[in-house]
Amino acid sequence: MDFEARAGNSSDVEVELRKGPWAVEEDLLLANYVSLHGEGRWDSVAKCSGLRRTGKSCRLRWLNYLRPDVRRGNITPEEQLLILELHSRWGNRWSKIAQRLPGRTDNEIKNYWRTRVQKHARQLRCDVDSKQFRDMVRYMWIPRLAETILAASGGGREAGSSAQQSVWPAEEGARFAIPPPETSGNSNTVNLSSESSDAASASDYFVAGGDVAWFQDTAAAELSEGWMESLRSPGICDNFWAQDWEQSGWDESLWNMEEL
DNA sequence: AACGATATCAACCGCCACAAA
DNA sequence: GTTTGTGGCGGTTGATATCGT
Repeated sequence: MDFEARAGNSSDVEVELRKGPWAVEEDLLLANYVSLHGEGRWDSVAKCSGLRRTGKSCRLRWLNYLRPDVRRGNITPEEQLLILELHSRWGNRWSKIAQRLPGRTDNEIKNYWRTRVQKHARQLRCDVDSKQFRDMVRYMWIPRLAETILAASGGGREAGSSAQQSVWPAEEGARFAIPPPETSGNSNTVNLSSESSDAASASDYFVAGGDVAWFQDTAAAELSEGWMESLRSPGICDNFWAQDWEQSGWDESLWNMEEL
């Protein structure tokens, strides 16, 4: 455990500040203190609780780990979908994004983005902030995730069937293909209107499944606003698919995202 | 089994905004 | 109007775990 000398004024006894991982006793101290006095005033928490930590450190530990409603474990496909969509709208506004994912912390979402999403950008040899990558996320990754969610919930049609397996409303207009989860060589077509039309809520694509309560409650409301609207922008999909992905080598790596 | 490479995640750092003095 | 303290945010780092050879 590292310690750091704390500069105090003449009335303060110089205190050594702890740094690094939190010990169980520290967690208990902090949790007890917050349960008694509530959140906020983190500098007071640090000083009055007996913890030799900074207020910032106490706040961070509470928000990211000790808070009762913090949600742990893998990011679900539904959450991934929401993160991708919200990031495409807001950029690196992690705390804002985290507010829309109950129990998830900005730190967790930021880590997810840096480790998983940016990894793919690197694999594709493009900048994560580039339009090319953003379009890939919006028009390939997000639909694939939606497809995965649909399939997992049992709402998807039989894989490999001749029928269109669509997570989008079948409308006339722009058309693009989503390769199936297994590399069977089939393409599942998706139709999108290139004209603005009556927007179906994103929840429409998931309600058939069953285990979608969370999505309907939280994510769908978000997605129905920006996601669907942008997809309906005239010509936007056409431009994306007009690019020569095959020649750029993208198509090869795009569908190797097994973790999707 | 050992070692290096890579992924993951908790925690820290610096900057900024805001409020109080 | 200026200074100072505090909290919040995003970027970065370092320790540990996991994977591949």
